[in-house]
Amino acid sequence: MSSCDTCVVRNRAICSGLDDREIGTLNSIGRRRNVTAGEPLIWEDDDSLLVANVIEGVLKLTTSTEDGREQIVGVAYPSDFIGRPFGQTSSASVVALTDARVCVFSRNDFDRYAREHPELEHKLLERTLAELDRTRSWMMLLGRKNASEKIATFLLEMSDRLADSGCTAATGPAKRFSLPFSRQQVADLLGLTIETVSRQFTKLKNDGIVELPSRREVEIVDRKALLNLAG
Amino acid sequence: MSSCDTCVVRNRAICSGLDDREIGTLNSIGRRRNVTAGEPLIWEDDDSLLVANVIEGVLKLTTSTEDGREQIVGVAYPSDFIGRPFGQTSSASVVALTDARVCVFSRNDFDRYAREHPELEHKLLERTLAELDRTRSWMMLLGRKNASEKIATFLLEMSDRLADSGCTAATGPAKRFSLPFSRQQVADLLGLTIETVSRQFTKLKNDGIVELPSRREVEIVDRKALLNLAG
DNA sequence: TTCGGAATTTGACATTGGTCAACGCGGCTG
DNA sequence: CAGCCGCGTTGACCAATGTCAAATTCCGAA
Repeated sequence: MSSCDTCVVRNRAICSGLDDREIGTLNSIGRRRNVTAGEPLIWEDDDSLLVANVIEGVLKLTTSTEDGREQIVGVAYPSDFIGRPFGQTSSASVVALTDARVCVFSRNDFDRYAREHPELEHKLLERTLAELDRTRSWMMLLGRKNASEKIATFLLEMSDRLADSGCTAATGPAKRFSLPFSRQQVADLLGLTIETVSRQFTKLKNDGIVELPSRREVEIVDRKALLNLAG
Repeated sequence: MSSCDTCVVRNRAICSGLDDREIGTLNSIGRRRNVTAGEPLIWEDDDSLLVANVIEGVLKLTTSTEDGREQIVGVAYPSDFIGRPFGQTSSASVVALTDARVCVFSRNDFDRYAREHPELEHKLLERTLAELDRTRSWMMLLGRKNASEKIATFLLEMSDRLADSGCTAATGPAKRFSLPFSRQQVADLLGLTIETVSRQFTKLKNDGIVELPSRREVEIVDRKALLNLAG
């Protein structure tokens, strides 16, 4: 029996749709790995040596300039695929934001396996196309939205993304949630400074649009107002 | 005999690698179409009805806010694939920047054909992964670079991209080229205003880093300086 | 419970890039 | 050839956001 049998993302990750024998083979080339919050899994510009499925936790994908500016270019949630198959180098670093569990494969093994399993490649293609859509809409945010629109959009996206990561079905967007990001990380995601992020959070709180019970907790009080601000 | 036989991107587009019979079938579901500069091919948020290969010309992918701000989220060159297969709506508009020729397919036909041809899906996957890499590095530009870094990065990218679109092999980056963008479009690509773009161009000219013989022509005089500015 | 350090917030000020308005250039048309 | 129109450039000014520094809060460890 493979560990895939009890995998919580078995029906959502790219391995869904594989039959028992295929899963067995895939299981034999992959292994579970725990990553603690803050620990890197993949380095930017390194040889692309491994790829992975996220089982549990949240990870950030980042690119950096030589002088240390950082931009978060993606966020991976459970069932997401990370890493760069079919390529020599990764264009982004991957670092765990929370303690996480992933199912890792050597890139070579994965590439070979994928080429032999069109159904898996198809799942990966659908996922990559969806990620490209999301990334493009984030470009709109980075290039054309102001600070308050960025923050509002961010909070709404968090409320959506963090809602269905649990097991409960279609609960809709979360009203209250715990951010997997520090203020600095929010800044790196939105292309702002930490001070601007902080000021915008304070403003939303003062305007009665959100509650901020603690540094990481957010409660959306007036969702409609947020939608307005998001533009 | 299919029109694919004489297609100039036959060996670079996702249809490369298909055998004669397969190309024949693909040819039977696609058709050539000319698009004149400024003409739209796909509308944002519309049902995703068609996908295409670019044969000749340059097209922009854009998203817009309700109040008319626009962000260019991608640029398609010959042999690139455009449109959103396996999805209900397109997340971006596609508009020709120059007169262009494309090979269009109905999305349904294409989806069906692709599902039956893993080799084609694989090519599409590789292309999508590469596009995602490029898009992510553009996020770095939008979120963390200042105006002069943006312009320098843009000119260098143009110099690379426009170099090998011709037939000559590996000529390296172009020293002189004709921009397929108006100043406004450069602004929409870089997340700036037209005035800022104009001022930065003027500055590069005054500093002797580029020559601007006409509105669309650029000659890179001091590539090293541009590389420095790009950061 | 207290302490210490990191994260966050706040304030004062500087700077970048945006806004608005006028001007200029170049190409097209009559 | 003259006039017009769209695109691009330039200038003056302004607002949003970044920078730097200090104060405050939070949270975990002793």
